[in-house]
Amino acid sequence: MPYRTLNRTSFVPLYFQLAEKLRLLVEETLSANDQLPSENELVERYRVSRNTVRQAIDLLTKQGLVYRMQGKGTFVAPERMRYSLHKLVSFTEDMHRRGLQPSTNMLEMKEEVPPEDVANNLGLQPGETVYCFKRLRLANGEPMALGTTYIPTFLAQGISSEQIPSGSIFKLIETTTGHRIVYGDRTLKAVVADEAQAELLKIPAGSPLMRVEGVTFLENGLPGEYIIIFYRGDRYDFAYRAVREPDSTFSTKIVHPNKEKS
Amino acid sequence: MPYRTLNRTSFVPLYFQLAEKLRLLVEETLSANDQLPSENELVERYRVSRNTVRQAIDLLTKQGLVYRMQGKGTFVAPERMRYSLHKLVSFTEDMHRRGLQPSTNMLEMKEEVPPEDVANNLGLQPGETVYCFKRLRLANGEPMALGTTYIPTFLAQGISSEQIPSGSIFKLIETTTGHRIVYGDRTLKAVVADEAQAELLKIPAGSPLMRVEGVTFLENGLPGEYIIIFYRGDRYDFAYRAVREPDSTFSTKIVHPNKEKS
DNA sequence: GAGTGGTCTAGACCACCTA
DNA sequence: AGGTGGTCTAGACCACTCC
Repeated sequence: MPYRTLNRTSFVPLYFQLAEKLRLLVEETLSANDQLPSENELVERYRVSRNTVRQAIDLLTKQGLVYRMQGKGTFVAPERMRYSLHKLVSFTEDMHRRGLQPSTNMLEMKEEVPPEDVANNLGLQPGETVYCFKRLRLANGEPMALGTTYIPTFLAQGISSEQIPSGSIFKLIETTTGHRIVYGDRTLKAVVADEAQAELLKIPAGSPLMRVEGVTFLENGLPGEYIIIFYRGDRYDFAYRAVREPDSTFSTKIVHPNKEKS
Repeated sequence: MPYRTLNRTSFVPLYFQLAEKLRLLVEETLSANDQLPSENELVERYRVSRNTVRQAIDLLTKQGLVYRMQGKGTFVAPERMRYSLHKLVSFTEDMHRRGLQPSTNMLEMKEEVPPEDVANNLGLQPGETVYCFKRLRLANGEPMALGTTYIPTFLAQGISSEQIPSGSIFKLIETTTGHRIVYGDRTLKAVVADEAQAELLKIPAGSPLMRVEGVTFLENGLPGEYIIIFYRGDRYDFAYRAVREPDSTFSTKIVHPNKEKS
């Protein structure tokens, strides 16, 4: 594909292709607070409409890679702003982000009637079954976390032991149900490793662990999975950005909603 | 303003007005997973372009109030899906939320040239000083956390030992600087208590602790405080809601980016 | 005044879902 | 086949910022 052209026969939308080109531009040739080409410039360069350019930049804005200032331009967001909000990511994605090579040992996989608290969290009727996986997760070949995942059986028909370690569980659930996974409620707690956990994670008993527990939901509100993961405290931290007031681009302008133009 | 009309002379953009009307519709007359009027229907009702309708629904989607399904329609998201990002709260506010009565023992208070990492996090020039507080925080009279707070001296002129234990440090910084506190970056890590921490918190050495560290920022982008807090692992957990990447709409479609239409 | 992003219009074709 | 949301075009006027 030549420079400054987009593939108009691809299934990939133009705005998404353009966003990827801009991402490359930002990551390879620009630094924090540098200005991006203006929207009109991009319209001419790539021969797309301004709405399409704005769709592309909207995407990068939502991802925190760039920010816009009216009347001034679009700029590269500082590094520390990029991965700051709570994002629902898989272990695999998380490790890649930290620059580590993830892998998985499946310890146990079964179909069962779950414990009561698990059934409650998944909103199951008495007697409904779940798939249960216990997995040791590794980073660069070193034990990193010990996780148990429960998925309602009816959400993952035709699952096999081959699919799970390799592919994404999220994707499996999404294609089976036709609903996207949109968020997960999580609870973090500091605990210490017992003998069994210590042995599997190859750390001394009594070492600190970060216990992560929670339910992942689909867009129709149905619970998709319940997880409990123990991360090694010496190798794992959790970073987030807490905000005082959720900001919506516009919220400051409606302080006087009765103000009129004429 | 009559039913089904928007105020075209207002400073408030049409898409925002429409979003508010749809929000009312959803909250007052619809329930979970009910279908909203179609985009074309809204175009006719409110006499705006389809792009404007989509801008309005985009906003509500970002806020988690509704979700879209291609080919089917736009639907009301279940109550528990209306996610808001985690809010930045002080220890005092946090304990009140949990239904506990907070109190504080000031262990140490001094003005000093801070360690290098603290100075870096606060963006201080060499030689600039900070106020440093070490405090034992209690809930219902029981030790709960052990915290150290660093505040640039120039942000908290005229501070006194009386002000700190009683009131909120956030409020103090806000009134002194005239800038609101808008967000804080935090990092959580599981650790175990050493002898000194154990004694102060009245727990056994080796007990789990949640270490919370981070910088709090003002609306002008300046760092306002740097904190390190150790919470008792047996009494403290951290709950949050993780949202999936905003580009997930499309991400599943680019598994085979080389696939062409013809 | 010139350039930027913010909002808006009135069309169009497409992919997807339901029937 | 008809309705839905997903993408795209080619214009337009506005508010804001900088010179």
